[in-house]
Order: sequence, then C-alpha cells, then structure tokens
Amino acid sequence: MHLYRTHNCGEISATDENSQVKISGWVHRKRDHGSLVFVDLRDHFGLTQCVIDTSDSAFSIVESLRNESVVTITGIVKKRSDDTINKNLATGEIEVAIADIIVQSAADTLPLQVNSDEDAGEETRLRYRYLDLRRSRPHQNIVLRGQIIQSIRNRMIELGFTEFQTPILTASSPEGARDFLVPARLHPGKFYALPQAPQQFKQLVMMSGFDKYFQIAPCFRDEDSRADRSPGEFYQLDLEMSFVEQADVFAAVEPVIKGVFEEFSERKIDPDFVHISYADSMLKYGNDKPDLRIPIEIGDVTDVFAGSDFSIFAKNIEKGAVVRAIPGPKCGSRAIADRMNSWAQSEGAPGLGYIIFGEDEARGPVAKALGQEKSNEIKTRLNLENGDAVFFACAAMDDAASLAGRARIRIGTEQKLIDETLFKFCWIVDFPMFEKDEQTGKIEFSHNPFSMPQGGMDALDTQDPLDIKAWQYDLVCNGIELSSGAIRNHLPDVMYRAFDIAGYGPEVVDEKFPAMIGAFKFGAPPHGGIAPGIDRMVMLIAEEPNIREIILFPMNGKAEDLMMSAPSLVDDKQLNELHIRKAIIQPKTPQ
RNA sequence: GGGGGUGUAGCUCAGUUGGUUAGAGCGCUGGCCUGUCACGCCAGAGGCCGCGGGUUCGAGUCCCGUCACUCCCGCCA
Repeated sequence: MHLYRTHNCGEISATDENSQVKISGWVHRKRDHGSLVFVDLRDHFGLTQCVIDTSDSAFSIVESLRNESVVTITGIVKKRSDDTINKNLATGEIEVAIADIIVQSAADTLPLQVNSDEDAGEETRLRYRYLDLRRSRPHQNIVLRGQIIQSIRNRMIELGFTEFQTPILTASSPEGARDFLVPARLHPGKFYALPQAPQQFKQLVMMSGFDKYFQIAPCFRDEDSRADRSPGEFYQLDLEMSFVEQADVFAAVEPVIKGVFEEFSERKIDPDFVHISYADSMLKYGNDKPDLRIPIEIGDVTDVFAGSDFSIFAKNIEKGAVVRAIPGPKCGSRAIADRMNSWAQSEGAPGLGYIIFGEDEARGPVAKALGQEKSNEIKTRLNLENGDAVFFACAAMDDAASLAGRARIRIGTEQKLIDETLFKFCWIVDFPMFEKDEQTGKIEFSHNPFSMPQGGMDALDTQDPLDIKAWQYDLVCNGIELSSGAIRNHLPDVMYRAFDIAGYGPEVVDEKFPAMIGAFKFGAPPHGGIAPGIDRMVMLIAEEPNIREIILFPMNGKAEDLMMSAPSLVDDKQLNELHIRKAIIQPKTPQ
C-alpha cells in the first residue's frame, strides 16, 4: 500500500464499500462525542468524514488532534445509514472507519481559522497566506486563475500565435512608470531594469520575422497600488501581430476574451463590443473606461447656461468653463439632490447644481435663475421625465468631465442601476497621440510613444499635435480598463518626427531606443497588438472586488510581502559587490 | 505626497450621555456525551482597549500627536 494514500479525500464513494483505503490530509474539523469522534479530513480534492470510537487503540490520538494537523488515516470504507447521509458532501454517502492514524505534522493554535468562511484581517491573511489559501474561496480563486491561463494559452495557440519568453533583466527606458532597478555587478554604476511590459521586445519579435507573438508576461512597475492594481508586479496576456490593422487585432482578441469569460463565468456577456471614441467617452461618461451597465449619458449644456441669469455658471463659462449635465433617473427629490451635493463637496468640488423636474415645473435654485424655458430645453435634450433630476458640473473641461463621470457612477451605484449579472465590453478608440502637461505646458506622448499616428507622417507635419489621433485603443469591461494596445509605428522617419514633437532630438531616439530605431531601418513589418491584464480578467470572472484575492502570494498596499518579509535589508558584502552605498534620506525608523 | 475609514481576547466583532470588576461568538485548556456533519452541554484560561501625550475626581469612550492596515486622489507611456 502507498505510504500516504490510495485515494484522495474527494473521490471515495459507495462503490468502495468495505474496501481498505488510506487517505492523507488536514484535520478540517472534529466533532467529539466523548466515546465517538468524527474527523473531517480535507485535501485539495475534497472532504471525507472519518470516525473512531473508544474500542480502538488510536482513539486517544484522534481525540487530541488540533485542527489543521496533517495525518494519514487507514481504515475501512463504510456506507452510511440513510439517516446519516450528508447530501452537501460529495463523499457524503460514506465514511472511513479509522483503523490506524499517523500524525505527519501537528498544528499549533492557528492565527486564522481555515474552516471558517469569515475572512481574517488582511494583515493576518497575508502573513499566513499559506493558511489563508487552504480556505475554500481563496483556494478556488487560485485554481480558477490557473484554469483561465490554460484556456487563454490554448486559445492563442489555436489561433496560430507562438509563445515567447522575453528578458526579465533589461534596460531602463525613459517615460512611463517608475522602473525597478537591478544593479549590474559587472558594470559599476550601471543598472538593469525590470520590464514595465515586454513592449519593445514584442515589437522586435515581429521585426525578427515571427508573425504572431504571445506571452503570459510578468510586468513590473514601481507605482502605488489600488484595489484593482497590485503593487510592483502583474501579468498581461501580451500579444502582437504582423501585417494587421486595428480591426484585425480586435477580431483576434474579441473571441479569446469573450470565450474565456463565457467558459468561466455564469454571468451574461453582452456580445456587442461597441466602439467609442476617446472624445465621446470623455463627454458621455466622464472618463476613458466607462461602465456601460449604467444607463446614464452625460450631456454638454454649456450653451444653455452661457449668458443666462444663473450667474455663477455664466461667469465661469466666460472664463472658459463648460457645463456638463448628468441625468438622475428617478432622483427628483430634495433629499437625493442634497446628498449628491454634499458628496460632490467631499470629492473636492464646490458643489453640484441640480434641477428637479416635478409634475408641472422645474424646481430648485438653478431652475429659478435659469427659467422654465431653458430648464425644459435641458429636459428635452437629455430625454428626462417628470420625477427625474439633472445634476451639473461646471468647471474647466477636464475637471467638469471628471466630476460628471464620478457623479454618473455615484448615481448608478446609489440608485442601484447597475446590472450585476452582466459583463459589458467596449473598445475605446482614437486616443490622442499627444497631450499637454498642464503644469509645464510641454507636449508629451499621451499613451505610447510607439503608436502609429492616424494620418502618419503627413499628420505629424501638418496638424496641431494636440489634434492628432493615434491608432491606440483600450478594451474596457464594466468600468475596468482590461487592456491597452495600438497599431505601432514601424517607420524611422515617423519615430524621429514624433519624438521631435515631444521635445526629444534624434540623438535621444538613437541613444534610448537603439534596437527599435535600428530594426526600423532594416525592413520592419507593419504590426500591432494589445495586452489584456490577466489579473483583472480573473478578478472580474471570480467576482472579487480586490486584486489580491486572485494573486497567489500578494504584497500589501505598501508593496511589502508580509509572508516573506520583503523588501529586506541585505549584507554590506552584497552591497559592496554591487558597488552600492546606501544614502537614506530622512529614514522614518532608524535601522 | 494628500484625504477618508478602521485599530478592543489567538480570530471576527459589540461596548450607551465619560462612571465601579471591558463583553459575545469562534478558537484554546479541562470535564460530560456512541451518529454528528457549523454536534451539544458545563467550567476555565486568555486584554498595555495600536502607541505617546493631554483634558477630567474618573478615558476603551473626549482632544492633540503618532504608527499600522485599508479605500480613494496624485501616480500607473
């Protein structure tokens, strides 16, 4: 007989009746009846009830076991009597009568309860992640993640993509996120960087003559975390294709994403991946990652307020402000309007104007100043009905759009307008190629310096840089940015010119991007791609609100691994080898 | 870097207008119990109320500071 097991804890059934089995696992729970003890033994596969009474010599061992101890049990499979069958358990028709038990590893008193559905605090869960992961939901989430990645891999290979591995130690690149740096022992004073994404590598794969690239790629960015953004590292389904236009990339990616969501989620999936221009999205939804489950569209009503008797807005408009109107379906009550107003103030806005549409008139201070006629014009333009309200954000364009967007989400959430059983995808297209830094006034790449400008060289030469759009797109699902991609530039002249507009001379391009610019000069295929975030996909499918729930060993919000105690101090010897000396500025705690 | 929330037993949490000895469930220790499956019953141990300062006759509770965790803004081409 095998040293540890003949069966796992999820597979013994009534057909095994009277046979001798050996199973190993963790003591999930004990029910001690004095002269009779039940032990639920758990492993990765399931739960099996084992039973022993005082007539057996192993009884005292079983009685003294603490939860989560690891044991090996040998015994005979017994069919349970009809009145003791547990229908909630796959193995509920049988139990194992314990003949022998070996304690493989005894457990101390636990810092968190594995057999409970109740979450412990984050800090405890992360420090003892190996215990947390024994619990059903975290365990299932990680299994799901593995299955999703396998499905993605199969689908990509099916579509003719080849999987590549790109370097983890590479060169730091300007722009973008903060790099993680790795000192180069053999080159004093020089550093490798961990890749923020395999962006240049995947383009170079295309220039190396491979046609379709993909990778489940680790990406490293030294930026602060969020609920949907893990600190430090995350994974992308990175892909790139040669000789394609935007529509070809969409056509390749849509079925993969749709297929994976359909395969692993019970939720409905809207099959229509609508295309929304960046400009439209900013106007109608107030951001570039709209949650289309919220049935509210923002409108511009600057012209209605311009020169009106509502002087606060009218004066701001003269100074260049715009007014965005956010419909509030069935929000026509003073209480809701006041609540929205104080919410806006808590968000740092001066307030949120509103009009309430009653049975026969438009009410509220704004309506009073604006007059019934103009109020009704807004009502008509935004398709509002009696009992609805409309809220106003008046500010400089970007600020007004942002506040209106947040108000739209607030209304959608508060009024329970979001269908939680639905996934709604959309493509955001036509991103601007450049944008102006508000502080410095400098023109910068708005997304990715390697994107192809719409109109190519001609656009760069003839258009206002801020008017130029790029073949740049995002895939958004339920208000979460899943993916970013672009048709890339493959022409050296366009690269030099684009960087020139952003204030970088040709020498900068040659020095910082020698591989790219070099490859462009030796025959580069037109190409494009995209990189959906694996973690966010799993998060959506697992219906978890926090990205840590679907990461095996996540770091906390301050980018610390509490389980491994990373980051940590290192020996001076290590530092010396790396030609590194610490120069800590104002240490918070003396070390 | 900035703002909000939280911090009480090993874990999850309650704790009134400031008032005597800070509670519950789970877990832990001991006892009873032969058909439970979140077993039940009895008893017990376990607390720098995050930390420091202040107000007060008296602080878990009020004030100031600080630390930790968390959410958000900034940041994330």
